[in-house]
Amino acid sequence: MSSLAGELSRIAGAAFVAEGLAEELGRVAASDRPDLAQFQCNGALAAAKAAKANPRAIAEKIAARLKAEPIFSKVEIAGPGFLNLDLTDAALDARAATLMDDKTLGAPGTGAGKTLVLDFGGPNIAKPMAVHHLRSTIIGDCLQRLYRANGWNVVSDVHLGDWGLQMGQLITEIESMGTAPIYFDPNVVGPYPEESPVSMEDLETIYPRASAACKADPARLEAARRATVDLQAGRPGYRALWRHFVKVTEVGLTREFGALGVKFDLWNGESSVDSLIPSMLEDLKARGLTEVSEGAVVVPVAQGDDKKPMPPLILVKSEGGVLYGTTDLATVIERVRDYDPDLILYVVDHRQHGHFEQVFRAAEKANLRGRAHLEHVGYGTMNGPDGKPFKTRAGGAMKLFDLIEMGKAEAEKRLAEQGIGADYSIEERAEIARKVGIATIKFADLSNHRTTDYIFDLERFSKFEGKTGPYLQYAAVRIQSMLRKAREQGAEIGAPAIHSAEERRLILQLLSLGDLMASAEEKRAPNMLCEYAFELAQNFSRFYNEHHVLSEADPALKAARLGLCALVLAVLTRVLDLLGIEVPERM
RNA sequence: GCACCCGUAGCUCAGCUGGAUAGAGUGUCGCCCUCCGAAGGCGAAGGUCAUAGGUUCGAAUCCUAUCGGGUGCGCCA
Repeated sequence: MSSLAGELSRIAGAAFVAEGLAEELGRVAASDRPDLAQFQCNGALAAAKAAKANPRAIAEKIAARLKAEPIFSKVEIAGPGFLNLDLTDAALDARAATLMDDKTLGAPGTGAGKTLVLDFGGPNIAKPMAVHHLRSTIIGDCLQRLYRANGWNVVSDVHLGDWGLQMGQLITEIESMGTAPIYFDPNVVGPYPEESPVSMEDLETIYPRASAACKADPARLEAARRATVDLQAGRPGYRALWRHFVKVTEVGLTREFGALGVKFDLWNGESSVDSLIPSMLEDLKARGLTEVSEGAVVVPVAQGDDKKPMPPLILVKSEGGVLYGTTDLATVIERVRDYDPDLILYVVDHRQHGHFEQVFRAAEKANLRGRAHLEHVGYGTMNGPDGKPFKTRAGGAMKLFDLIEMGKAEAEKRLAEQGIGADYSIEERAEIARKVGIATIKFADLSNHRTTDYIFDLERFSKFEGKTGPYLQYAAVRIQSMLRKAREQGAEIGAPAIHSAEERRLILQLLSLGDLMASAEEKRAPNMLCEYAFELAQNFSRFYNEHHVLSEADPALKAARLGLCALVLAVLTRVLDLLGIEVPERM
């Protein structure tokens, strides 16, 4: 760890070791009480507890050693044995200057040499993306950006839902429509038409109808199950039709992911592992890991110490079809084979926790996961103002695309209210509205802790005041504007130097970015990035309110302040980028 | 029924590998623009951290029970 807190932890750790205590006790973190100190170390309390000794006595010994270190301007013992630490301004200035030259802005490098497979998005074929995909997409994309910034080799996979019962439902519905008989004629094995018999718009109406029909009529459901088995078994007409579904859907998905600025390395899906499934089943059976239960092939995953019933993972249904548990397990094999990852994260709705527990247990039991740690990164639901899952006014599921349009429209409204860009071109105004609208939605989503449900309130999220995406964009734009003016003046931009409490506070926060990125990674917690960005903007506003930069007469002081502004802008822009939020040139 | 998650300021939410006076946004009420974008800054008010016990020098954080809300529990994803 090359961060400032890491450096201090090493110094304090050495002091603990010199006293015959554990190095980990020297962990130094930003102080909970900034009014008392910049940093704190609580190791003496923990040490005293373990040794049943007097915490203050231990703290005294550690403090005596720390006082010999030139980096500290203050070493104090407070309360029962807290060590309060301040650094000299010279030490902070030196590190700020280093940070300015560091393209990574202090990124922790936690992922050096490590590979992450990140499974998120998970849209379904023939269905438009609904808002619950929004969370997976936005959270997953943020993690993708964060892990990359931290040095991980990241392989992201959209993992389409393209192989399950819905496919059979669509196929049977289209068969009953009678509009594309060639795909159902058993005497035809191809070639089939290049042109899809259905458009995305068609599918959007066909799927709900098919789904409802299967719900209402057991015979229809049975037919859909059979069609699914036939599709998975390779029936040519079904495969051809299915390929049209996939192709047509991907066009729409590309549009929506593009609008959100989200990219995937792999456009794989459940179907991608189709060819791996027979050998996997054979292997598991040969090793005695499967059994037949009620006509289905399953892997028992219950353990003796389970506190709840743990059903087996079903690999093959009684009528012969496979489920997403089957494809998920095969996908583990594929990912281990192709990437040998250290970590596989699944960014999926927390309601599927039980499913992943089954899959992970099966992967463990069958020794399929290589060295990868498998983890379900769950998230809560996005709710409407009534606290129930977000719906349209008509009561249907809200589509992601419509939500994005709403965000953009709201941004346009707000921008017009503020009289922003009245003299800009229509194109630039639209571009600003796009960036602001996306920022509104993303920041609102990411700033909530991912595991809890949250209430989507566009009115509140789109405000330019308070903890919102647009506010942060504005803060960045304002600094850009100032630096532009400085350039026009030909002013010099130097290294930051502390001359005031506001500057000190700002520099301390800038120097903590690396630790923040490491914590956010460890907890898979985008909301920590949001919190940091907002605090940075606030700290900057305080500084900005107290110190005039462009009119500063002392050239050295002016250069240092401009340098600080430039560094704040760089860090703020970086954090927003990690959140997937773009900053307009002006607004 | 069993299991998991959650109950923190009027509202929306952080904080939860135990640590000092529980934070932020919003809303309410005061101040602060002849100056870099006030979309801002400063300050005040607002809390028995659901309730009751327990562990601990120390609990919003860990344990137990209760109440309230959400979710899941074999051939959907």
